[in-house]
Amino acid sequence: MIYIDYRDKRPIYEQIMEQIERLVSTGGLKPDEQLPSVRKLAMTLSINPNTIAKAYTMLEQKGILYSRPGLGNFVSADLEGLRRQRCRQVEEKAAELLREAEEAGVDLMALLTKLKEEEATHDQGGRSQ
Amino acid sequence: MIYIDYRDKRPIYEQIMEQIERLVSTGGLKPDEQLPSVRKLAMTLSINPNTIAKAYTMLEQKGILYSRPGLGNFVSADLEGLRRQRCRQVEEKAAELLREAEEAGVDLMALLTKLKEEEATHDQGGRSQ
Amino acid sequence: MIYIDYRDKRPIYEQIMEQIERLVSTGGLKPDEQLPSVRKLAMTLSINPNTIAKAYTMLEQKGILYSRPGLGNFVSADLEGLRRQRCRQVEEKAAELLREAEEAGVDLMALLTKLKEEEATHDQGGRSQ
Amino acid sequence: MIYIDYRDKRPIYEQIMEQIERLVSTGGLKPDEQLPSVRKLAMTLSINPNTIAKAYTMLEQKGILYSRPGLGNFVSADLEGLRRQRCRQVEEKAAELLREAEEAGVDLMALLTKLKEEEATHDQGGRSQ
DNA sequence: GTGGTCTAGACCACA
DNA sequence: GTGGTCTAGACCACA
Repeated sequence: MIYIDYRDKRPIYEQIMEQIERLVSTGGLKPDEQLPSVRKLAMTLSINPNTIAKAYTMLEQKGILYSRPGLGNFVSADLEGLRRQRCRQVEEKAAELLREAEEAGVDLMALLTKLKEEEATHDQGGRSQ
Repeated sequence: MIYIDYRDKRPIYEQIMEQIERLVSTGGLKPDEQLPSVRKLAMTLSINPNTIAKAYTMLEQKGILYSRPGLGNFVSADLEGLRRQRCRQVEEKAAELLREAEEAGVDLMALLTKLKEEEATHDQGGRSQ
Repeated sequence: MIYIDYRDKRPIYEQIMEQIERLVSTGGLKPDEQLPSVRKLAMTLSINPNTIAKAYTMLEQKGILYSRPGLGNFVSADLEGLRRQRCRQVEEKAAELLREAEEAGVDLMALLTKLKEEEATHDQGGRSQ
Repeated sequence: MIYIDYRDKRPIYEQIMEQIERLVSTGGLKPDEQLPSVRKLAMTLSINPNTIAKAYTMLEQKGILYSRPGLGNFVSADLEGLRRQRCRQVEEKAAELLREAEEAGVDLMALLTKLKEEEATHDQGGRSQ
């Protein structure tokens, strides 16, 4: 359910955060659903429990999880903030990319159209993934 | 010519690299033009010379600068590599953004069209910046 | 009669303590009245009996309950201690709040007057809740 | 400048956070002012550097500090959020206290007036603190 | 068993 | 020197 890529330059706790955020915002994890315990997930991923605890704590600070000591960690009920946050992120990245594309002399719209077509072709061809 | 933003999350050497790359790719720095010496630029920006040295070394590795020991650092004559690299980067970022936009339920093409229009409107008003 | 809010940051045993104290001080539970047994209340609330036991023990230490081994837990007859304790708590909190309000540059008396008025207005409209 | 009270039930990192927040919101620490380094403060307070790092990281998440790896930790420039946050906190605590005072049968306004008078008397008598 | 805190200590990137 | 990450391991409150 959660994977660590040791070749990834980002810290482990950030990779975990990102994957949980994705699961929550795509509905893979429902509100009030319980997450694997700190110790259990640490065992599964063969990493130190402190690292999991850090990821969970940061997600709690972001309002995505809430923790009940003695009970476990749970998905937060209000996901509106998360959704709005993600949209804003996409907007910011899009604006930045637009600027970079212009500087590099790339027609971004044409590029994206091409990427979308490729994607459609792949989906048509193979059922995989 | 080069500015450092201490509030920026990215390391200083990366900010310097980015600005030099931009100057080179926009023609602000011509092929074979000499860059300020490590010490001089360090003095100007009031930062550690190691930081400038690191930026220059990394730019050399990327083929954007070349160094003549005892003489200084110069803009590379062949900028083809740089251009190709930038295009590849834009492509990668575009693919990633496309994925994220889908997950966030954002219509990326519409968003970009809107951003482009806004930009056009602003340009009409004031030439500068 | 007693509710648990799993979103509440405070431990469950504390929530239970607070509600029983409130019931006692408002007369919802009379002196010498018997409380539900540890097991029964644990069943009703679907929580660990240890948690109920802890709440009852702490309330006994505060002089609010007394336990007759083999018979059950009962509301203490002498509620003077409880009243004095609550008054002291309010005084302490008031002193602390006064300090904080000054630091934050808030006029506490004005704020409280406003809150009281709002409350009065609400009470006028609807009797309930 | 910063003290730890080992009799305090709250964790050390929280005590440190609270004191820095206070210093920032009262102007004892100015925007962009540098804080003592993680290691130095840890030495001064005779605690583990990780604990200081935790306090600083949490304050960064709250937007009160920003950290530049290799340079240090600095007070954030925009303190508006902090101020609004503190006001809201005072309001919430005041509403809660008002409720508790009513339940305990205490006249909160009278109590506060008394506390303020005492305070004024003390200030008049001794210059201290 | 569950999360939270803290220490000791290592290693890394950055300045 | 500066902060960031991670491990190993201890101890605590809570359920």
